[in-house]
Amino acid sequence: MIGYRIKVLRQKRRLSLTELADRAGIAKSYLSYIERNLQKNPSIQFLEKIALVLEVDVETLIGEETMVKGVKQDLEQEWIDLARKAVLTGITKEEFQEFQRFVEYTNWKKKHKT
Amino acid sequence: MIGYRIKVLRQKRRLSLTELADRAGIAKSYLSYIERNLQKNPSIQFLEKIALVLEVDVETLIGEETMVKGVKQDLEQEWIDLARKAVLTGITKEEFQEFQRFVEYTNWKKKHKT
DNA sequence: GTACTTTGATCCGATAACCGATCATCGAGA
DNA sequence: TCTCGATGATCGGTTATCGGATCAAAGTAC
Repeated sequence: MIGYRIKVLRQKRRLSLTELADRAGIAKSYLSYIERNLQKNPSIQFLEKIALVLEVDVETLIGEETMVKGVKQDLEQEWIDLARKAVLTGITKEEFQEFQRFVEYTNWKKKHKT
Repeated sequence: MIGYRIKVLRQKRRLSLTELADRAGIAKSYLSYIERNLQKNPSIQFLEKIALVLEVDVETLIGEETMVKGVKQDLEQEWIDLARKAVLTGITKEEFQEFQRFVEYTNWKKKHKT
């Protein structure tokens, strides 16, 4: 639930509800209702304000659980963070794909060890 | 702008505005206003309904351009796809992190070649 | 040709989103 | 001890969201 995610992130950042609301330029009363999931349909602009202060993207707040044709499309946030970090480090897509092929090969090898 | 993105994706899927609205269970009048950016603050649930029909995640609709302390936080969709593929292939985070350290080491080596 | 259907745009209103003010409680400082 | 400020929760009101109805134009079938 979106409210819970906001609350956890806020606490992770050591922000009070009041502080987050002030910084985001939103009403703390509404934020309180959202965090407790008493209100569940905030607007995109409201969420963007919060995301900005919490230094995450909106997707993180709403949860990556979009279903596409019954197939779960969520990608664990940790993987996204890893990819992001990789980009900042300077890894190219080619290097990554090379690595992926290597792992596939390794797995294949494991499988055919007998 | 969010409305433009929705429109483009909808046309890509060969859906009429009416059809998308019907499938998403939303009012086509509001969708029309949104697509033309006459209204710019839809709710998260409204967007999730659209995203589901268009088979994208909400982030795609709103644009991955969240700025975090002046640093662009968008992550190229291709990288996300690579990460996703990696997960399906069975790569563990530990393996990936190992690889990352290796690349960092390689880059460091390159740098200190002289 | 006419009749019907579909499209996206326009209009108006109900209601939930979101606000500011207030409240009860707690903690810190004098 | 008392006072003040901060916290998160509660309350009532404004207004923008989002809905349904309608419209004008285009397309299709007979």
